[in-house]
Amino acid sequence: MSETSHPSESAGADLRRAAEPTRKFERQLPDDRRRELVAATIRCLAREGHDGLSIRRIAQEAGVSIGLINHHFPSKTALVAEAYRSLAHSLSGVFAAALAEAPPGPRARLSAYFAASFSDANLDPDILHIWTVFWSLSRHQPEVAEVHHETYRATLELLTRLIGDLTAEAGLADIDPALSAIGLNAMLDGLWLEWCLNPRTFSPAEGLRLCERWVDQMILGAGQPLARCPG
Amino acid sequence: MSETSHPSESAGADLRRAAEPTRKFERQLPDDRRRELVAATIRCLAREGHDGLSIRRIAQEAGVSIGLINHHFPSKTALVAEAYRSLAHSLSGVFAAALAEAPPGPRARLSAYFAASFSDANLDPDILHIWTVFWSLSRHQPEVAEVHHETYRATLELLTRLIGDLTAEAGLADIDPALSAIGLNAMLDGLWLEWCLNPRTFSPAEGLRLCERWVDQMILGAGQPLARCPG
DNA sequence: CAGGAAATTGAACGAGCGTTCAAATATATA
DNA sequence: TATATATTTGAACGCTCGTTCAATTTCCTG
Repeated sequence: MSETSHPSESAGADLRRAAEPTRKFERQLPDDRRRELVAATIRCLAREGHDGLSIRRIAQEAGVSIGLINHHFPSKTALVAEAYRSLAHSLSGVFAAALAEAPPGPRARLSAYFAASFSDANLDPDILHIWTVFWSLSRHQPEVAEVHHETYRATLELLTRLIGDLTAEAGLADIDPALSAIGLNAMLDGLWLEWCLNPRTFSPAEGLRLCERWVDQMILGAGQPLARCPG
Repeated sequence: MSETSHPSESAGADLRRAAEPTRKFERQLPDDRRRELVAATIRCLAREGHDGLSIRRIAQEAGVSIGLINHHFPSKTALVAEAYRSLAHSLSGVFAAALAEAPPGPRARLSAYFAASFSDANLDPDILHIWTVFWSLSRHQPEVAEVHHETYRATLELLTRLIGDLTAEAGLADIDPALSAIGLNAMLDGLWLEWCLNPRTFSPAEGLRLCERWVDQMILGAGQPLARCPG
């Protein structure tokens, strides 16, 4: 709000008087303003990490004054939790869209999930950067931790359903879909984490291959004691 | 250094004069003092996360004055990087010790590695807490990122060797130990991460089982196209 | 025991932090 | 057009931050 303010794009209606004082600010519906502030929070987090998580920088990023944030959010923590929720929701949308366009059949749907995992929308160091800040906050801020638990549970439920469909189709009764989902999700998270921390260690294609192989071997190995396989 | 100072434990030598002024501080060799400051940094990080990463709190935790840290470290960043290195080294010691006591044979050594991964020394939310702070810093502090890369590379080399030994012993030529190590390490990291963020989702024993199964199925599935296996 | 090197102290500085709140402003409504 | 209401502003408060540096203190050396 300092020198390069751009308070409104609707300049046309103001031309009726040349000397008319420009509007100092524009009122918005609380819901819209809240969304704007959350988006600005995520941008600041992506750009500056923990250092960006400051009322002053977020206000500047959103083009509003310092005091406005505490008018719409009771505290900084509440704003952060809302930003966490928002980012998690937006990312889950990426996966939902990928699954919606996937060919039928549980195996193909899993592949679509993997492809979304290793897409540019997900493999973004900025996003890991944001996530690590949320994680580090979740330790002492129950409101933030709660968001993580919701998010993780939803992801596990989705993966459990995908694996359950696959094992049901293949008639594999001795696989526990819930536990397998935990393992598969762990590998996805770990690959995502390490790739974001150092993209040169392996390629997205290699990560994808590891996940596909994980599923194939889960099917292959089911119900077969080690000794029974020929070789 | 405020009220409850405990500058020295060698009180015996001071008894020769009752009114002798107590020593205000104790000089130490730079290396010892540096180690002390690094240890205090890790304790602060474990207790308070990002908030604990402050010169003042670390100085208080170490029982020294504010100015001493910048006498031994050129900047806060350098201290943090050194703490990262120290913690990584200490954790790698846990794994080295586990492998040193492992029964012979590559498969048993992998199991020993897993056991160390899911031991109390490693499954500690405090440690994840510290790690997330390091990760979030590594984005904009090359000195910290460099430590991560060293650490990750060393871990991968160890796992690659373990898997290489296993596949060599089993005569499995079509497994790439380096890529497999990346996948296995990712699952280990992911399980560790999620357990620390929410220990109620799965038990360490279940995590262990997932890793053991991962290796068994890697062996089982090697060299065998899906269709060739009976069933 | 005296002298000097260096480890240690702690006040000070300028900056940024989250939050508060009275005043200013925009907009819907009468 | 006038009024009421709620959004928005921005100064102010009390605090913590990392770093600097002159002064103090310890302890080794001669």
